[in-house]
Amino acid sequence: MFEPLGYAPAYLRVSEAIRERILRRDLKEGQALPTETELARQFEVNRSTVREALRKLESSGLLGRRAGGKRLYVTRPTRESVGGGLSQALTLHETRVVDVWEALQAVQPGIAQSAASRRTPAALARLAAAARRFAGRRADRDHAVEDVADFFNALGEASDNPVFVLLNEPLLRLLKPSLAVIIDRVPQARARIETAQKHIVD
Amino acid sequence: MFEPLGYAPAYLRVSEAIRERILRRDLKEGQALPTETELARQFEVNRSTVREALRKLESSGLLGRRAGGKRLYVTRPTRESVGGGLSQALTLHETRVVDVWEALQAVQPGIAQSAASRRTPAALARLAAAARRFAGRRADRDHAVEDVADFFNALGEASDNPVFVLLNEPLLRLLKPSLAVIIDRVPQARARIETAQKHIVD
DNA sequence: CGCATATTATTGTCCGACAATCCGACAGGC
DNA sequence: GCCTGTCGGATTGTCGGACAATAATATGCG
Repeated sequence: MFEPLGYAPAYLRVSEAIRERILRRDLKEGQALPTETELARQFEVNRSTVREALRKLESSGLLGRRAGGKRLYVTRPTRESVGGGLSQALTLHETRVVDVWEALQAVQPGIAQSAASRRTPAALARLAAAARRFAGRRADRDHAVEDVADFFNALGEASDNPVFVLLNEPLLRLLKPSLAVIIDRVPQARARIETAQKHIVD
Repeated sequence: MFEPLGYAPAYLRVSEAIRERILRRDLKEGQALPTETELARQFEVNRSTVREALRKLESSGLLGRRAGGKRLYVTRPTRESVGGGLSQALTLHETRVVDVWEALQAVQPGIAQSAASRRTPAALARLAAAARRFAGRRADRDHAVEDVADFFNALGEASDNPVFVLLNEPLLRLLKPSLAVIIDRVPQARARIETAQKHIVD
């Protein structure tokens, strides 16, 4: 009959307030956040409370720290931070490697199409270079995996669509360990990947 | 020439420690976390420090609270929490609606294929029902958007691949507001979506 | 055994404190 | 003129303790 009336602890309200300001571009990227004491003063809460709010934003990638720096800056989530969260979620959802592989297979043609329709010489060169690197390095197992990842990333960036770039990351991250095993164990894997890459480049 | 030597504040080390235990299924889903005081005792840090660590895990969706509850439980990131993070990242990456649309277009055929190869009568029925609901409700703008989302979600679940399910969510979330506008403004949008859905169902 | 009630435990928030260290300014030497 | 060393202030990380509100649990009663 009645909705539970929403109560939110202060640390949540603070973090929401800051998050909104960031999303509405009110706090711009690269800008330094006010100091904790100052935030505490403005929100009229204790510094401990502010700190809890900051930790939340920090872990969603909206706030970051410059290397060796002390103060917090507004950042946008990097590919890595988004990828980390997503791949973490996928591992907890009992995602099998075949699922990841299937997803990558399913998505790549679409990405390739976008990339093709929007290609630039530079992007194409980078893509071809990645393919050549993979094909050229027959011996080294770990580098081969990196080369495959590079190829996918180059493709994503060639599509000039941030969605594809961001989606690629977590899938690759999950795939990498198994891909290494596959390349070692399945003799024809290399050749198949090579032709697939050539096909996409063409 | 030299790597920066890694120092991690205590609240980070604590949160990492707990996160690891969760990812390695040492702390199982649904299990209640020890109390803050107990964690502080075990890690030999102050409760405030533990709380900062908990806020981080909370916002990455690894810890949650039962409705109206006080203690924290181990949870796995829901579709919503993952989607929220991703769509937030996308908005900050200046993603335009066309990008989202393009991505959805590119991904759906692949999903449809997986779903088809693995279809069950129940999933197929659900998919068809969603398509019928959309086709049947010509007047209502907001419900139409929901129906489209339902169709995509049904398709994702029919594929029985958690990757697709998780990827769908953030894209839909970003698309929804604009989709409403499009349906209002572009007369042939409805018809196009209808035939696309029918095509996929077939 | 089910339900109302009293106890306890736990969280949310506050305060104050202090060491470490980053930052900016400033002076001195090559 | 630029690099280095020094210094004071500002800021963060961490701590200890405190207390109100309330969820969780035990207790008693019909």
